[in-house]
Amino acid sequence: MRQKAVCTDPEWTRRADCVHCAIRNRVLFADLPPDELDDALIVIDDQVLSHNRAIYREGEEGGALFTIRRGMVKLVRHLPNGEERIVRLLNVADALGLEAVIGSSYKHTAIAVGEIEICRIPLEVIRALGLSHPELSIQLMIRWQNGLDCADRALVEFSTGTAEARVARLLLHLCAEGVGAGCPRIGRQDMGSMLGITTETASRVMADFKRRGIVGDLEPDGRWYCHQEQLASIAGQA
Amino acid sequence: MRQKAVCTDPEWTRRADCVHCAIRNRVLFADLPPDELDDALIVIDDQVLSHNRAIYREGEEGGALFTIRRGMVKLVRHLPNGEERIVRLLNVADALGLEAVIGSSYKHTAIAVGEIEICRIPLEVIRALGLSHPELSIQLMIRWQNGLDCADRALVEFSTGTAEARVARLLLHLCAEGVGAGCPRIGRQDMGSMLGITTETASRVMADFKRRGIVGDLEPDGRWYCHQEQLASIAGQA
DNA sequence: CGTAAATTTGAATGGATTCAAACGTGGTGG
DNA sequence: CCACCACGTTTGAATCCATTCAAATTTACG
Repeated sequence: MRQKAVCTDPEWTRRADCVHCAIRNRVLFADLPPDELDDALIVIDDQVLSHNRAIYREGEEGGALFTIRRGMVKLVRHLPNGEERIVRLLNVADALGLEAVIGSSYKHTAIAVGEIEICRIPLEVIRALGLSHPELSIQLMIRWQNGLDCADRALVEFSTGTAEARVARLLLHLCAEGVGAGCPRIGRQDMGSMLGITTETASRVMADFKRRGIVGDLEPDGRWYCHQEQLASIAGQA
Repeated sequence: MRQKAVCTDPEWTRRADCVHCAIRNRVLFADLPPDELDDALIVIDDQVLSHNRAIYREGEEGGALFTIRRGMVKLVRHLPNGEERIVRLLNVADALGLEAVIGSSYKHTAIAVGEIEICRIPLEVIRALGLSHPELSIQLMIRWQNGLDCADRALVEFSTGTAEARVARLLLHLCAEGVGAGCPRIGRQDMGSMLGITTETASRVMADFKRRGIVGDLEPDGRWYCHQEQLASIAGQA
């Protein structure tokens, strides 16, 4: 019988169970037959990370790629002068570390925003499956294109126009991406780093939005309520 | 004997000759055996476009991807309010329109910056070659990753810091990318649209650089001379 | 050679930054 | 349990940088 190795690293909470994964049809292995998947399974790990923990760091040799099962991840890149900029925010079912597939080292530092759960997929799995399954290549390409869309968006929506418009667009984006009602909270520092504005400016705009009743705290689950129509109108200008 | 179809579209200047292509080892088909390539060749076209001509437009259905053989191409995306932003500048050997491969419509409008020469590679070629040649998939992935690097760079280097620093970084980028000495000239409008600043600001910064002798006209071939050390020092701050 | 387009320059305005300080909040240790 | 510290957020005031609008000037092109 096929063996399912016990996870040896105490940091990994449990082995992944891809075949029964709740988001299976949204992830990399969507097109693969279950039994092939089971073969690969023995080396795929599932991990829970707490807020601000790094998944990998810029420049590290990429031995694996990852899929987000729960929570959000920020991809950060550093400028020569030391200041950092958030390049992208990733959500459930997004993949990260794709550059590993083409033998490149990681291009960003990936950090958990809030508690997250991720699957770690070693390169060997991709290599082994990839040769016999062109579908996997397609899925990888779709992820790459997704990353590109995201990056272009960051440029066009989050780095253009007034601070107000940028914050509004970011909130709308979070509303749309985030599962469930409202939008996940995000620190002023991260906001600024995403939008190319200072923490203080981000704070000022958010404080102003709250005063105007455009956003507000949604107590039970620690999310934000957003008045999407008003945000859309603010996002539209410039 | 294998037939090489005559090009019927008068706009296409001549059929591509991939096997003897000067940049063959830098492009998509680098890893393919020459004879396979010859089979594919019959549907690959080679085209010369003049300044400001569009290769494809945002939202169009993607029937082909392209490789740049000569010149530069800008990828443009439009904001809801009508203003446009340059997302990326592409150079010789870069690929564009990759999104076509996964069946997506084009995400940008691609426009020639100066006179360019490109190869148009219909999707069918990729599909036909792709199944039997995983190497091509790898090459495609490398292009995608390249695009991502480019996009991230646009965000981190070209949309962060003072106008001076941004212009300096753009000039350095052009110096590095552009073939030969100096850097290709670029309009103030395009500069602004790439850096997220106004045309006037771009002009002011460039005029100032010229007065300080950091950049200057290189008469013979219509390029710019750049004092790279000084530019690097300016680019470093903020 | 004349017109359109791109570039340069000026002056006034406005928005974001900077630097500083106050405020609230969560966690730690006494 | 409370005091205390660290950290993120909020707010203020002055400054600075980029924008805006306008006009002059140069360049490109038919």
